[in-house]
Amino acid sequence: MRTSNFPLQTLKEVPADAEIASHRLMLRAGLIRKLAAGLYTWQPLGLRVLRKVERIVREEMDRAGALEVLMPAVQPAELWEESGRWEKYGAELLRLKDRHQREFCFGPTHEEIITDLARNELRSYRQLPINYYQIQTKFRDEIRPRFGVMRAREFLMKDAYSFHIDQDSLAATYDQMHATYCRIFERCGLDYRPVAADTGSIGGSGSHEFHVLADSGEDAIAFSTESDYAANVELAEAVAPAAAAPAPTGDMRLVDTPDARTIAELVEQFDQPIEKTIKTLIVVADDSVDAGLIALLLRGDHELNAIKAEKLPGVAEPLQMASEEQIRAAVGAGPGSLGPVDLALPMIVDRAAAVCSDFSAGANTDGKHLFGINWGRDVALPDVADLRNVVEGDPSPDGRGTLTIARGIEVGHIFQLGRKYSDAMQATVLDENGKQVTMTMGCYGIGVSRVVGAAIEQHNDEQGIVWPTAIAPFQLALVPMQMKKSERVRDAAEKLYADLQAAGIEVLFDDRDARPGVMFADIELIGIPHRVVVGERGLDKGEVEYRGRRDSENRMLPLDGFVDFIRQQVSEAIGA
RNA sequence: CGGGGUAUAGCGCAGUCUGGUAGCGCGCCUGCUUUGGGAGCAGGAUGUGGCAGGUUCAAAUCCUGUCGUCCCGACCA
Repeated sequence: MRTSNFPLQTLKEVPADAEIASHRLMLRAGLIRKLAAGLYTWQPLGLRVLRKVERIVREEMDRAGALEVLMPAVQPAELWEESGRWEKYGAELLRLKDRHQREFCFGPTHEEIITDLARNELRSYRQLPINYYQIQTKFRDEIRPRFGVMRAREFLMKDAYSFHIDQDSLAATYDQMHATYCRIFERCGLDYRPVAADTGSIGGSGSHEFHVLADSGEDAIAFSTESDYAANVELAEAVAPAAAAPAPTGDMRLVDTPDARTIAELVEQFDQPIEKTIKTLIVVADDSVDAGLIALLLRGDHELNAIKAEKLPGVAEPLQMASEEQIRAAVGAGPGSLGPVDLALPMIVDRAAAVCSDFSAGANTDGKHLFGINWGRDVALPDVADLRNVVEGDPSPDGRGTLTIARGIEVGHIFQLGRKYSDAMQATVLDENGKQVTMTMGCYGIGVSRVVGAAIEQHNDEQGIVWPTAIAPFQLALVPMQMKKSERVRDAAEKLYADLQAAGIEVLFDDRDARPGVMFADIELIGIPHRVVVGERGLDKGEVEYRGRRDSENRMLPLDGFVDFIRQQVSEAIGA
């Protein structure tokens, strides 16, 4: 491809609304342009990258024996009503009406559609297992689209759905998909981790997210230092401390704390160690609790984990913090002065907080705290549960090593669905005894467009994008020096271009009549992994100048063997 | 959904307080000179000032409404 036919729509200045590196660079490099909030046009250069990721995904899914289909993006409401999700999905589901006032939605996912297909097409256990996939545009009306293609409303997704006669078969396909995903992200040149994820209310025995590690990631991931344990912080278990609470060392006393409404203020003003403070969070309870509210007790330096909390018996789902009015009505004191002693509400205490001794907490009277509180002596120990987010240094739940926390971008998610949809939609087959059996399902997603953003997030520098070769829009940039002036340079460049193309190299020939600085800057910005410069200087010695995108120096290489050299570089990088 | 910004040329921005009919940089077009790290000179094009009302002799500027868009929050005692 020649830049004269393939304009580089690069920008020196960035549109002001780009926050993170990938978004900025995608705009500056001209990969995408915004149409509206969360909606982007992929320009030719960006689309080449998207298609490369797509191709890798497709090749690996095919290799795993999955079958490609293409389902409609627009879906009739009836199927969603059947699964119950027309009601439950909420505002993220973009709903439409056709000219006959029939209701549809723009698909955010395709469980209903594939389940409908399966119940119509699959009759016998002999047709199982089967794994369908598609690569298609999805729409989710995100509360707050941001970060360019990372959290767009319209995005490209590979979604797959498998159908099985039993759980064992599902587990086998699930494991295979796990391995396939590893191959895909490996091939894309990404530093990623499979991470145990929330299985939610659906049940089933497994779910993994695949995260690309990057500081700008929206999710926090906990890893073991010693084992391959990895879990989303949302899910990672904070294991119970082995040691029991130490014995009390002093009496409980009531202290006036008029200016301490937060744990931070309490620690600051009264010199209390933060790990010897307990905070009391009041949340709304479900119908089973007469008081209407429940108190959750955590150490002052720990954070409540909302997902863990809303699974507790008695706690309303979704988790909802009580209002100040509700708290005053129930306790007689405001937030900032709450504590477990003489609290007339059901309480649940976090495992770590349950082994605190001589701790301080609110006295349930405005402006007063109790210091030197001890469980058992001053207040009965309530029910104990895991309520908090794990923190760096916590023991790993598998008993090996401690946890470190890193940030990740979720690019894939695999899920053992079980029979949630097949039950709701009566997707059955006949088993070997001629009996009707509800199929068991798995589903497997990859955010194809998000992978592009995540790759940039992980691979960029001052100059711009640094593509992994496997997903780069071009493998090599050919930059001639003063080609308009020098016949010799032109001939050499044209010949090299032809030879490279003949060798199957994806080469971008910068044949613009631009200054060298402009060409170099553009090629670096758009992240082409390899660059060759042809100029009078080198030709005198029969050489060209090579530079890898990550290199800091040029290398002079003989023009003769250059095609072989680059072919080798490329094939090593893409593992072909 | 709550709070806060912002809306002026393709992009980045100034002008708004103190009303007088729009400007800078980059980019774009033409010509000449230039060409090994984002060139120089000369000339040129581009704006219903988000939209709708209102106040005024006069509105980018003041007032009201509205749409878009961005950020923060929706996790805490």
